Amino acid sequence: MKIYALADCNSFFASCEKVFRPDWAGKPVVVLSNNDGCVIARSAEAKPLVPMGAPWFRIKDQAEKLGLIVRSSNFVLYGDMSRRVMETLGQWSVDVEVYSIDEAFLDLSWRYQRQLEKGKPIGRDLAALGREMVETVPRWTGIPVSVGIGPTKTLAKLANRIAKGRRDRLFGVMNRRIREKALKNFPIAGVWGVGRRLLPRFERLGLKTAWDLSRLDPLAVRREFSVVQERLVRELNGEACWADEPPEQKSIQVSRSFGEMLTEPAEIEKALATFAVQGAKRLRRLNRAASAAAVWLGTNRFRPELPQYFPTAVFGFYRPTADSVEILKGALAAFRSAFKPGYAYKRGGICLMNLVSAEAAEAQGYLFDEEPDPAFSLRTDSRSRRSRMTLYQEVDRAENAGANIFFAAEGTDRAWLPSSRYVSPCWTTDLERLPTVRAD
DNA sequence: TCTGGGGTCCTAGGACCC
DNA sequence: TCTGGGGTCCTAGGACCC
Repeated sequence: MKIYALADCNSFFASCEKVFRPDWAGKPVVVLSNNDGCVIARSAEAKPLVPMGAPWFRIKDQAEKLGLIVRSSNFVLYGDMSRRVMETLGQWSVDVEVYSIDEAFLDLSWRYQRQLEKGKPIGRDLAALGREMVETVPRWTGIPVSVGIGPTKTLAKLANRIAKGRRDRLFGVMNRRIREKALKNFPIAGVWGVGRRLLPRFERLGLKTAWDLSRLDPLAVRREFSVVQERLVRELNGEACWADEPPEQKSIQVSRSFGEMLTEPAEIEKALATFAVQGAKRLRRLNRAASAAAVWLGTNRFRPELPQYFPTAVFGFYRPTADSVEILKGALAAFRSAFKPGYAYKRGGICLMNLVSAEAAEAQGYLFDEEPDPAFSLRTDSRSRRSRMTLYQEVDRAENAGANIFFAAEGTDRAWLPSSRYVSPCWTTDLERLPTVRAD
């Protein structure tokens, strides 16, 4: 039998902000999306005050009255805090599947085996283990966490939802009797995999709880819905259908809303150049290479009175690449083919697609070891390519150590930069901003 | 004035093949 | 009057997740 624990950080972004501001304990904190657009995280105190996803410009005026503390998002900080939490979770399983920035599945099946060999029951043992996680993670990282335990990922997820509403932040549904009771009290809308379109369809069938859903015939569900919902029903019954190994990533997207609407191609080019270079860097970190890419732009869809235009330009690489210069040049060429004057652009991005492993890309080799497209003006013989990759390694390393290195195409004065008015310091990744502790 | 960003999977239907 | 059967590949659109 399988045993999964889902550890999920409580109000993760808001909690990250609170760690370094003990004076904010007990106060409502919200974190805004990029460009200070809308609310994407709320501390427990803020949840009754502000709805999730509320546009900031609409609630800004009330914020002061409500005593809201507001932060712009700081993903450098959250990424580093996430890493610490995930490392801590490694205490209890060698198999930690990081599912998102704030949650991870732990395979605890080894524990079951061990108890079985000892001839001891699993229930108490799992409860003790879960309690240890819920206590240790905040002590080591400052981030509170809830833990749900179940025989499938869907049930662990469901148990986690229940845990979030409990004082002890812990709930398990391994026991059949407890599971049945939990499912009967669990509204179908909260089940993992039931979204806004599926919910009314299930409701029309008279289903109200997770238990009702679990009672359906999986094959009938497959006929009426799809194999996805069939698996959902099976998972609710304790039959694990989700793969243990997450598949390799297939695409990378880097996109932003601009701080202001842009009409000048030269300004937009700087943004796309930055997205392209960032995408290439992510590729190298994943040890992967892209076969193709798409550059896209968009006007402001919240301003329907303005002319709208959402162009996309797709291009392929001669062979899969993680080369910043190659991706940058391709992106700018694609942009020039797609750009039309006369529109005010608000968003843009690049999507790197059909990713393969770096080794596979290397093995593919050129049919002719020379420049494939003279218009591209980039030396692609294997020696030039290798020397550029060596250079990038050094650049990536220097950047990770805090250096500020960029391509000229990214520009220095950047009109596209999103606004970020309430951003807190990078407490854990910037030597200048290390928090000081006073003993008084 | 002001509304995020980044992913995955499945299905249906068309094009094309023998 | 009568119009097969089986397969692959690709894409668009729909659905979900955090």
